[in-house]
Amino acid sequence: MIDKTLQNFDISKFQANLINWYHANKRDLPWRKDQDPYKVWVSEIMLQQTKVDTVIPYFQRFITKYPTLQDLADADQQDVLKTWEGLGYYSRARNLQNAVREVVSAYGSKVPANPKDLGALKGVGPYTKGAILSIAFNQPEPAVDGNVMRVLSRVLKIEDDIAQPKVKKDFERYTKNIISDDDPSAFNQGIMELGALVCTPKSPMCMLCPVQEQCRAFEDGVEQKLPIKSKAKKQKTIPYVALLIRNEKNEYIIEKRSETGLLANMWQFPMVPIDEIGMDHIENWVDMEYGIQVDLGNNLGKLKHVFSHIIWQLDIIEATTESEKVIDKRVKLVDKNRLADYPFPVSHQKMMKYMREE
DNA sequence: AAGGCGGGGCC
DNA sequence: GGCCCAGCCTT
Repeated sequence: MIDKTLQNFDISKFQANLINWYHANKRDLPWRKDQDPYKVWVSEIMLQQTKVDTVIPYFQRFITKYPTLQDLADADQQDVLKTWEGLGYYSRARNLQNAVREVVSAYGSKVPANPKDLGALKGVGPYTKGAILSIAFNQPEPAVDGNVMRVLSRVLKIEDDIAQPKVKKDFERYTKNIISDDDPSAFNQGIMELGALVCTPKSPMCMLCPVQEQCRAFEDGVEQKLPIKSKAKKQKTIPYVALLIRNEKNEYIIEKRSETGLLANMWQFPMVPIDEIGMDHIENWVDMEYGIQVDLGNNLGKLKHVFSHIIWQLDIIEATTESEKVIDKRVKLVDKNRLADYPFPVSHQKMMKYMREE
């Protein structure tokens, strides 16, 4: 039983061309030095929605710091977030550590090599599950990501909207039918590598493509129009006054964000949602929120920070306080030179550049 | 099915 | 500015 889409598609030739090309052209990446399931796992989590060039230094530092499952399981979550700082999508780090602890306690520190147990781990979805099973355990499981959908939408000339969940399932079905049983690792990585290096979103280099002969989009001259993808809706801008509050000892007020939602468990400088509070009630709000009295100072500048779904517009204002202690568990007065011990989102790292020197 | 969830690099 | 990136989770 085979999909209509795959009729007249030369699967063996596609596999051979792709895999030969991959072995000859694959990049020398740090997570390709061995097949350690733990390292494959870490790399796949980091690579979610993140480019290879961005991941490389993070992967190196992470593995140096946590060489084994046990090391990561034993680590402090704040320490893990600090190591992840700047990489984004911080729930990946929290879920990874939770899942690693699960593997240590429930599976004797062996990454489960079957779809059911592996896919049940926190943060391991359909793609990551297939990637680990194929790359670390050489099992012929599909690993469909954006690259795979782009490459296959062109090769098979599929004009469905790849933003729709059901369409991704179609691609998983196609991949099950065309994946190589001899070298599923090279097959999956080969399609992704092809998507990253040749079959790129814009201006694909079809003249260099090992499967050009099998590509229906190229044959019809429509490769630039594929894949079809519906547009994401625009982000809403939220204005804040962000406060750099210091005392005479050059300590700054920081707070730990909620343990759920945006930037969970990361630290930040106080942010006043100005649409709700109003410019005239900032000191009052700070008193209510943190139990400290402040004097507002100069306006230091503006920062715009773009997320996937919202935009922060930050007005940075300096302030002073005479407090030397705070009560709240999630709020701290921290010496300027110790701020680097805490995980901050990039937006607030940028704020630190506005702090006065002394 | 749709929306929340980061950040950087490209055009 | 918009788009894309080796996606997953929650609702």
